[in-house]
Amino acid sequence: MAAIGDVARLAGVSKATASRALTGNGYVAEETRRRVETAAAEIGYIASPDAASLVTGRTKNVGVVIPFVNRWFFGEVLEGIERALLTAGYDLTLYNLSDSGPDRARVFEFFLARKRVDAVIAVGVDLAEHEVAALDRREKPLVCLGGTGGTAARLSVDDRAVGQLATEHLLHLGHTRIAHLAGAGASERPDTVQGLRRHGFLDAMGAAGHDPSPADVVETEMTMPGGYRAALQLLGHPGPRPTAVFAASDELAFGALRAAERLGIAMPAELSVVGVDGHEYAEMFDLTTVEQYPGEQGRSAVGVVLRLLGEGAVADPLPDSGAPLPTRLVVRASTTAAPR
Amino acid sequence: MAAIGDVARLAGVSKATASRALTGNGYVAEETRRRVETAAAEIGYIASPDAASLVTGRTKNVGVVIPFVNRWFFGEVLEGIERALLTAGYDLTLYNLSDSGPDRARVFEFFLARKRVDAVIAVGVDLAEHEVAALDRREKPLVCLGGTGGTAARLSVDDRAVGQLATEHLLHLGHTRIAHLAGAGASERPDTVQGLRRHGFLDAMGAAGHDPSPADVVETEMTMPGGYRAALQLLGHPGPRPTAVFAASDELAFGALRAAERLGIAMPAELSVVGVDGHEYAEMFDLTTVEQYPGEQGRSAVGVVLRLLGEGAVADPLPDSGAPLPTRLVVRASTTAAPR
DNA sequence: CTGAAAGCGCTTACAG
DNA sequence: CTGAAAGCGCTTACAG
Repeated sequence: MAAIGDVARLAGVSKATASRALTGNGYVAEETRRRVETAAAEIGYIASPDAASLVTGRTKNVGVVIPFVNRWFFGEVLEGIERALLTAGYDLTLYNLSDSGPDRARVFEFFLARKRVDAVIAVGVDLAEHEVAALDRREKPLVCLGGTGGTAARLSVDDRAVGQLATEHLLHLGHTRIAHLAGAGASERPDTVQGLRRHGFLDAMGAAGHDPSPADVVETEMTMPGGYRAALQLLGHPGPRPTAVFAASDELAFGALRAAERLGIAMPAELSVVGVDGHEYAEMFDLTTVEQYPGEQGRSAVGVVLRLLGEGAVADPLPDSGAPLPTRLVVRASTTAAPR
Repeated sequence: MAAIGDVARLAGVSKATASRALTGNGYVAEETRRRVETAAAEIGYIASPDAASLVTGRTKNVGVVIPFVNRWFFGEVLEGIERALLTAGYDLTLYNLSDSGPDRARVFEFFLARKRVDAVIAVGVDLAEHEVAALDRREKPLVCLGGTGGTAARLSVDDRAVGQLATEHLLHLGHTRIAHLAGAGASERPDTVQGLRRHGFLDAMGAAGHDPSPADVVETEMTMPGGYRAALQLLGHPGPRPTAVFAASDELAFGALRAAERLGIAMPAELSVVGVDGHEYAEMFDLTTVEQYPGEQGRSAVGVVLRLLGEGAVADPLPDSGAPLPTRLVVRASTTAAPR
C-alpha cells in the first residue's frame, strides 16, 4: 500500500513537502503542489488516518451514543448526524447504548475512553454523573441532544411546552376529559422527555381547571404496540371514556388509533388523538401532531460539535446558550371538536 | 494522558514488557503481569488504538455500509451488527449510503479506502463492480448481507422462495386473483430483493395456472405510505378486485391494511394480505408474514467478518458456501379462505 | 521471562 | 518555499 514516501519520491520532493502539499498546511509552491497531487493520484495514495492522528491528536471521528436505532425519531437523528459528519469529512462511530448493565459501562470506560473519537454526541440518553466525568477526564467534548445529565452543550426541544401545546389544542376544541398516553417512567423521572411532556399535560389541564384522574394517565413503552395496548386498556372498559387522548409520541398515537378502530370507536367523532414528533407516517394516519425535526436536530448537533472542535466558522455562539429547538403544531383530521 | 511509558515506569518494567502484559502477546511472568495491570488501572491507562493500529495493521474497526437506518429491517440488522461487534471489542463505523451521487463515491473512494477499517459489511446494497474493486485493491474483506454485486462472502435469504411461499399460502386458501405489491424497480432489476420476490410470486402463480394481469402487480417504495398509496390504487377502482395481496414487505402490507380499512373492505373476509419480514408490529396488525430474522442476520455477518479476520474459532466453513438464511411463514388473521 | 531498539506512517517545528 | 530530523504511542523481532 502506497505511503507518503512513495508519493514524495515520485514527485521528487521530501516527505515533509509532500505532506504539506497534501494537507494544505504550510507553504508549498503552486507548481510543487500540483506535482505532488498528480503523483498521489497516480498511485492512489490516501493518507493513513491513524498515523496522522498520532501526531495531530485529531482523529476526525465522532462517537454517537444512542439508545435506539429503530425508533423513528432516533433513526432520523442518526441519519442527520451521519450526513453532516460525512460532509465535514468525519467518520461516525456508533454506540447503541443499552439502558444499563456491563455493556453500557464498557462503552464509556473502554470504547469512548480511548483516543479514537474527537468528541461524542449523546442522543436522548440520560447520562449518569460518572459517565460525564469519564468523558471530561479524557477531555472529550460532549454534545447532548435531548436526554438528561451532562453539563456541556445541550440541544433540546422544550418538552414541557410541547405537552402543554398539544393539550391546549384539545382543550380549545372543547374537550374536558382528556387522557394522556405517557412514556414509561414519566412520573418517576420528571426531568426526562416523557416526564416533561406529562408535566406539560398536567399543567395545561390544571390551568383549565381540570384534574385528570390517575386512571387517565397511563405509562407505556413509546412504540405503536405500546400505545395499542395502553389505549385498549384506557378505552376498552365500560363506562364513560375520555373524548381525547394526548399521546407522548406519534408511534404511541398510531397505536391508539389502531386500538380505537378495534374497539369500534368512531374517529374522530368520538375520540380525538394528538401525538408528538411529525413522524413520516403521520400524514397517512391523518394525525394531528406537534412536529419536531430530528434530522435537522442531528445536523445542528454536528454543527455544535464542529465548532467545539474549532472547525468551521470561529466562535459562533453555541445554541446551548439559546432557544429550544423548533416545534410546530400541525392539525389534521384526527382531532376535532368534542362531542356534545 | 497516560501513555504506556507511565505504566511501565510505575510497574518498574520496560515498555515492551508492559505492552506484552497488557495485550497478552508473548510471555510475561504472572507476577509481572499483575503488577503491570495494577499500574495501568491505577492511572487509568488505555492503549491508544491508533498507535497500536499503526504497528499491527489492525484497527479493530469494521465499516458498515447501509442504505437506510430508518426502515425496520435495516435498523434491526444494524442493531444486531453493533451488538456483536461491540462484544468482540470492535468499533462500528457507519456509512449511510445513498443510491448514487458524489456522496456515495466518496464513501468508497475516500472513507473506505483509507486504512481505518479492517473490513466492511454491506447491508442490502447493490454494489457496482468498481466499488467492489476499490475494496479489493485495498485488500479489505467484504461481507454482503443481501443486496447484489460483490463476489465475497454473501449471506442472503432466498427471496424467490420467499415470494413463492407467500403466494402459495394464498393459493392454498383458494385465492385465484392475487395482486402483488412489489418494491420499486422489481421488474427492471430481477436480481434485487424486490425483483426476486416478484419472480417468486410469478412462478407460484404460473405453476397454479394463473396469469396475473399487469395491473395487479404494482411497484412502489417499500414503506407503509408507499403500500397505502399503491393499495388505494389497486383496490380503489370500481369493478372486481383481487381477493388477496402479497406485499413484498410488512411495511407495505401495513399500508395495504390501512388502505383497505379506508376503502371499507372487510378484512380478512374480502381481502387477505400477507407480508414479508416479521416486523415487530406484525403481531399487532394480525399480519400473516414470512418472517426473517434481521438481528440474527447481522450477528451472522459479524461472525463471518470475524472469521475472515482470523478471530475466533479457526476455519469454520463460511455460510456463503451454504444454505440461505432462515425464513418462516407465520399465519395470522390477515389471511383466510377466499370468499366464494 | 525481559529489555533495548527499530519502526509503523505520518506531521511539524526548526533551519536554511 | 523546502528538507532533515524528531517524535506521536505503541508493538515486535532480536538478543540475552
